[in-house]
Amino acid sequence: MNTDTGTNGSAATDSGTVTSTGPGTEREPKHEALRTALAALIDDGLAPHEALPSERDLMQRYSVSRMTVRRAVERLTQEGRVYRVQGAGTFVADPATISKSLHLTSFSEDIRGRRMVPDSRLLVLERTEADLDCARDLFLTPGSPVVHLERLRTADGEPMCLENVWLPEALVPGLVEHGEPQSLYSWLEQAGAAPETADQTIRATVVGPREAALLDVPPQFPALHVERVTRDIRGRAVERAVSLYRADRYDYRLTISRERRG
Amino acid sequence: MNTDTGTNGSAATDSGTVTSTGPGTEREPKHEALRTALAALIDDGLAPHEALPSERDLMQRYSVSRMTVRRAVERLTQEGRVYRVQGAGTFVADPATISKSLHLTSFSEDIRGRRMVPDSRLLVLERTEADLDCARDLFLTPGSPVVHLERLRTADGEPMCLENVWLPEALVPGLVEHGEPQSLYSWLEQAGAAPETADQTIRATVVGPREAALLDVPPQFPALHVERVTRDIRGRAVERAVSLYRADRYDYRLTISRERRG
DNA sequence: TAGTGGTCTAGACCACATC
DNA sequence: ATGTGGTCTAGACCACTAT
Repeated sequence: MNTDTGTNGSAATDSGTVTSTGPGTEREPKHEALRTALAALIDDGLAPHEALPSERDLMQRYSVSRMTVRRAVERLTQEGRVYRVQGAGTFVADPATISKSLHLTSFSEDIRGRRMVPDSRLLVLERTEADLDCARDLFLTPGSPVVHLERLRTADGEPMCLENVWLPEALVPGLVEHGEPQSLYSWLEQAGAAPETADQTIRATVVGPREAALLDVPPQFPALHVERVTRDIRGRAVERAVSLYRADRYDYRLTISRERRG
Repeated sequence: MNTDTGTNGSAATDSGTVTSTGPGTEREPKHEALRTALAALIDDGLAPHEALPSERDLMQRYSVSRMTVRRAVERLTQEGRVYRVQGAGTFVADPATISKSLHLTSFSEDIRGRRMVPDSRLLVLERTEADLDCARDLFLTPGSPVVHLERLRTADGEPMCLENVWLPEALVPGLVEHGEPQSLYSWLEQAGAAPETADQTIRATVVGPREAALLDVPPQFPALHVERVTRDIRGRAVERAVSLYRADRYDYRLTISRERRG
């Protein structure tokens, strides 16, 4: 539920052979190219629960080793697009059941995924001192300088969520002077602290008078209270966010799985 | 605040070699045994951000191939116990950041993980006909026979959650006559429909009069409304559940990650 | 019995980080 | 320059499912 992310696009190839790196092309691992090819193969012609070609078939068709095939199929399995049954084969998952597992997405991505138009209004952008909660979550000493943003997030122009974010100032120097950034995540990436995981705690609550006014609901209106601590790959806490979502406009959807044995 | 882990002991071995299968022992894949050994190695003597032995080291120490090492380390990465940096090494993740990603757990497991004692009171156990919501989620035609349970779930004796569950009767014949089962998931497993994934939708709401009385809270008290559709490996919907959690006693915790390319 | 996915080996070259 | 993880190959045997 935060700002945007850049992504790569670049799909490729339904030709008979997976090209790992073309000249001038960005190097794409073969297993990744194969995954794309298989995904296309599924979309184009395979019905749910229909079998994919066997792994040994795929080796020959795409001129790759078994391990490369398995990595590609493994990815599709993790994405929930296919399922494997030992001794029987690999089969197309029912589209109704496909839902990629949890990924870290920004508020904008989330809202666009619901076919609405995201926007936000900056209410607060300041340099301040970490309070106890903030210090605990960000592993700072209380009183350390942090950057604080408060934003009213909207979808199709309607208030959806009131969001408060705190970042260690050391990570984003100059942010306050710069003004509201296009994307907080980009700032963090450029600081060498790309967001990698987030721990979230979700509660039900009712809004107070100030929140009610901002979110345009009556006092005591129910809301989802989401607390998030975001970390980079090294486990450093890079962001703390507390968001309040209108219960009538927002629900939280996720897919969970039994433990995978790979 | 978490640290529950729980389970599998059998650390096995500080000997130089990982034993994949002993005679009479259940066959355990080498990569799994190695994962356990590495986890123990980390717990015993490595500080956060300290480097693990290189993959080639581990090959020799444990007399396994590189791929086996990589599968073991891969698992630890997915569990958030270590992180890899290309060209530099594999490092121990900060314990504060370790949090198992989402797994499908039962209410009982969940509550025990919070160090409370779960219990439940059966309010309804009946054979009935699928209504529209139920038919949609379970892919049945409206009016199909389903088994319906309503249970008041408690933690340390205090009401925590009011849960309604519907299952296709064809999957659990005899359940109504049998009485409240020890574990619904076991019933489903024995029916060849082991739960594999679940889609959940979480909303904030306030309780109505009946729910308020059962949960022992005032009317209009906030609550988490969780709707779940559970599926087996083939994508068949095997269970629909709607739960209402007291907001003061329950929060929903999860860890999400950026997309992995591993 | 034949075919499938699950596991494992012993190599190899590449891209990247560190010194 | 050395060592690390990332990718890839070409085999092999096992466990399981179908028939």
